[in-house]
Amino acid sequence: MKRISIPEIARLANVSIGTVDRALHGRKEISETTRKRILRIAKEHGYRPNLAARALSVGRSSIRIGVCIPKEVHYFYDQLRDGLLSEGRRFETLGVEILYQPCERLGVGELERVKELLSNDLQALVVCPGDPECLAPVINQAEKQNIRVICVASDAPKTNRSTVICVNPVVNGHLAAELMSKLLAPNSDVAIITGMISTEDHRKKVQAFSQMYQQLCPTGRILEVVEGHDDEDETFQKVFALLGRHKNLQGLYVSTANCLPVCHAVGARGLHGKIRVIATDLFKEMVPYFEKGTIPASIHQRPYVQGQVAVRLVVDYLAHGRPIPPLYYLSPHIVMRSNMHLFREIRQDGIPEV
Amino acid sequence: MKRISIPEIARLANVSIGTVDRALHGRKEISETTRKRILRIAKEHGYRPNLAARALSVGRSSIRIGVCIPKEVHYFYDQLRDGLLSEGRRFETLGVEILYQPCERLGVGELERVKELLSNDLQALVVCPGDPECLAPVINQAEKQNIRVICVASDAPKTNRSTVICVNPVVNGHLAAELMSKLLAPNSDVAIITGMISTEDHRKKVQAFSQMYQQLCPTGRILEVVEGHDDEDETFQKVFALLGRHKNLQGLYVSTANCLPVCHAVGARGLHGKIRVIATDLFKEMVPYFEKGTIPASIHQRPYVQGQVAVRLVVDYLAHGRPIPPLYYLSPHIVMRSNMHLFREIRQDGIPEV
DNA sequence: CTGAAAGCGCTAACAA
DNA sequence: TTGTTAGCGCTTTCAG
Repeated sequence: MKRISIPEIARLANVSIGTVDRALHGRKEISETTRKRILRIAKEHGYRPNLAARALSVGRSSIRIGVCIPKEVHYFYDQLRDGLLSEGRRFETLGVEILYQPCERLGVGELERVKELLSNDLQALVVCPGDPECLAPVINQAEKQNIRVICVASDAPKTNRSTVICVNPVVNGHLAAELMSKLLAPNSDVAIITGMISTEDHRKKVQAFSQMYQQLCPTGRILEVVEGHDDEDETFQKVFALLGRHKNLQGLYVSTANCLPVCHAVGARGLHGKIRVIATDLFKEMVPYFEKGTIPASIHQRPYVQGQVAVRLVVDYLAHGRPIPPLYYLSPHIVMRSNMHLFREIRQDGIPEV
Repeated sequence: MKRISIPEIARLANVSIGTVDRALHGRKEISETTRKRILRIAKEHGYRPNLAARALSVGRSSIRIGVCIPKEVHYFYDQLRDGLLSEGRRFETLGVEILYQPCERLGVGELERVKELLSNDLQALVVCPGDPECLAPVINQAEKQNIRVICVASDAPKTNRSTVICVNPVVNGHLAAELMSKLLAPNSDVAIITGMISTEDHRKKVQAFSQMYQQLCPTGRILEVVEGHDDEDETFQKVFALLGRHKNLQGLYVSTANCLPVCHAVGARGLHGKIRVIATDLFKEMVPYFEKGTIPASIHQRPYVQGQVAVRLVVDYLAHGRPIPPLYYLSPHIVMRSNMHLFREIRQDGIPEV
């Protein structure tokens, strides 16, 4: 079942390739009847454009992917960016071009950036919505214009976005609870440090963790849920106080990438090796805490791979007509002392990512 | 820094594109002097062929990748195959074609298959050496003919193969030990079940595990190392006997995918929930043991991704001139109850792999 | 509204 | 030994 080409369709329809092109691209200079006929033939024969030929003809970049993700909180979004750009480069001879237009921080200035991007005649938009409500109309508008919108790391629910790529927060919470229950004594008391309960992602992690921890350690308790708002000072203060209040606390689940102030507070109380921190994500500054045993494990959401997946979904869709799954949950990595060097965030062996 | 093309090189060298083509492809019908000159110019300008154009011109398949891996129903090799084939398909419009020529079992008939493959004018060969010694001459020969040889999952040391893709057995062993030490009481006695100590990969895992376990649990002991030769019956018998000999055994590290008979033996002794098994890799039949708690964790070597990586290394090399790293260690996944559903081996949600 | 033709970078067949 | 040309599938421009 060889692929059918434009010249062949032209032959079958008794028209010229120019006309086929017009039909296929919904251009106006063509009669409705011939368009219908041509489209029918194309569909019947499962026509898929040859992207190599298109790229060649059009001279670079026929698949423009706009990217708006935050510039800040380096250890996550940096990786996400790298994944997007490097995977984009891999398909550049197929005409893939990444238009990278970051916003300053999550949600800050994203609307403007996204609007700018959309003026570039995109095929797809990859976005990390910080303020989904305010972005919703633009997203819906984009989808209506046949621009596939891919949310990554955070979602814009109740919009028409084509998909969201993320780690299921429920899995995240469950996994943290499972690890905690296995690393601590059966009746240990723990606490949760999160960003903001009002954030859906954070709330779900907290719920999932709580539920699973209760189930696995019915005799242990979850003493508190602390909101650190991803602020280092605030988190340090609150955790420091927390550790003062509960003398027999055994474990902390930090559901955001904000584990550093938590570890500092643990250290300030002289509790290294006594309190176990299950962290989230991965960056260089965590290494000493892995080594000290303060962080026995971290749940890594693999931003680099999230970026890769985003462009692959787009390319698969455009190049092979593969439908975009409405949801893409990827499996988080469990990072421990023995395997942390293998992650690009920590790695020093010079082996490049693929 | 736009890419230079053949017509441009021709212009610069004052020759026709045909001549440039001859020079670039080392064809014979050209004088040494012009060839030198043209190659110099090409190199100076960093010429890289446009694979899209080549694929278009040559009509499919200008990157032929031969694949010889075992067919054996092994839950490992079908995943590896899927990764190779699906990633190959992703680049088909760039002219990638996978020639899949499996051998019956690891090492059985591989020489014949590989020789067959090599008669197809390949650009690269992906192989899972079962008998590296016997394969060595062919591998060296292939590399000499400018065919990149990629070993995957198992290595052919002391050959000129371009690279090997695998999980570092040392990391594997360390990780298993780290998990074991955290999941068991501090002074627990454990045993190791492996395939054959004479296999380099198995030996290294055993050594790494032992060393790390001693270090992390100085008061615990490694009672025995059992060779199961990847035979279900033999393994069951030996483990059953082992469990009879040592009444206070707490944990088993199974360093191959052969954990099923081990779990059966544990069950036969009525020790579910009492003995912890750290397994290797992942397949459906393991699910109940995750659920029962017999297997608290498995170290998944991600064969699917290994296959993906193999073709990406080749494509990156051929399409972008990116050197092939001499070694590609990928990070194993730690599978537990909470995240096992996310792996394609277990998955039932229909979300396709990317 | 439709057709014809050129050209993207490359390979391959044919001429000189 | 070298040059010329056609053509891969597609887009685009210019004629009808």
